[in-house]
Amino acid sequence: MTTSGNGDDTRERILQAARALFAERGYAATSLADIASAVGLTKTAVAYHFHPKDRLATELIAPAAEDIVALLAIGGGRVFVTELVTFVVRHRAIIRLIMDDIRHADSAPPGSPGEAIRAFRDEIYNRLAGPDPDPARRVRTWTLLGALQYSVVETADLPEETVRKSLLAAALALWDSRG
Amino acid sequence: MTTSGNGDDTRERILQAARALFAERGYAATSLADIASAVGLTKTAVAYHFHPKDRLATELIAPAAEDIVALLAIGGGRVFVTELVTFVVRHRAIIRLIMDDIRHADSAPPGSPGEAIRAFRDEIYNRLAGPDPDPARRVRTWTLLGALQYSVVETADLPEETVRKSLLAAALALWDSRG
DNA sequence: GTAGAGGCTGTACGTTCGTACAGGACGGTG
DNA sequence: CACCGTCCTGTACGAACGTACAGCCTCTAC
Repeated sequence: MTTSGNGDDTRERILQAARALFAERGYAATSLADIASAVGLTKTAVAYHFHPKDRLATELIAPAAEDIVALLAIGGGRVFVTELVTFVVRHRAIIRLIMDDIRHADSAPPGSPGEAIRAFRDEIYNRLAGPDPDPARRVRTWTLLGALQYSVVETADLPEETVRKSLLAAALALWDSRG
Repeated sequence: MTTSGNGDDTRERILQAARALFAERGYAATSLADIASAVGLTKTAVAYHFHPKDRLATELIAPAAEDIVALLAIGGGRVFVTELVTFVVRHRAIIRLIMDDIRHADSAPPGSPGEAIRAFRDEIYNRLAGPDPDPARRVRTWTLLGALQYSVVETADLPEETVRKSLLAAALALWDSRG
């Protein structure tokens, strides 16, 4: 065994494996042992690099941060939907982390990264729903959000641009037809 | 304590609590202890009535069975989408069980109810996607399925008919605009 | 009144999870 | 060579899960 790279290399391999597994099974359903065996290590080795487990999700989500603030700089409306589609497709490998897993994970203490993610998610919803949404608008908003998440998660094997185009058309059709 | 009803009564109360909790947190994230404390019993009491845990999900899904076969009797197309919306809204409390939880649960042995649910789910997908779907069609199909599931799960507090109308409009807009 | 089934509790077991800790192999620096 | 920080392993712990089992209470049937 050449033990080729140093620690930074295995750190990166762990992140890569975790990203794939989290996208496929979700955060809670993926154990440290699963990630470890995917990289050829023990679970304690994974825990050594990422401690606690949350840190894995945190570091995976971090690169999307600047795209998030850029996205929130857009007020709303059709342009917002378009950019939201781009964002979701670009970060599709971690979209499940953002949309589903974090909020269900052992309820985040205030100030934690999980709290920020939840705030982001709520903000996205508010931008789409608008102020004081009536029941119809609420349904339509969740329809759009569900469409975005589900479609990127289930088509991870397709080229990014292919998914983006189809999804954009669908999202705009949904947006333009809302009551 | 009058110990009012007999066993059938508590059985029903357990089912009701489980349905609510499964809809809210999902199957895997809901423990027998959670259900038990919601009904005011111990987890062994719940296990006594429903054994193993799968049986809870099985009995909750069972009432939807005839609606499922009725739904699959429809060939496809716009009518199928309409009836699918009705089905999803009517059984929204257990739609998460059908769409998400069952397939992830400890991989079902052949012949088990979980296997049937997966087959149903796949069949729905095939009806919507059609034979040999291209990438665009695949994306559009998951978009529709995601829209259906997400919107009913997140609007459980709204009247059934309200959700149905809004969701139907959205689903048809999605369907009619597919490539 | 006595036997027995049904309903439920308490306890315990095995597994899996994330985590903690001690120790060993390795490589660079004094 | 000796030292030390980095990287990783082995082992172990507590918690939570579904499950198994023995016992008790209550109501019904005979």
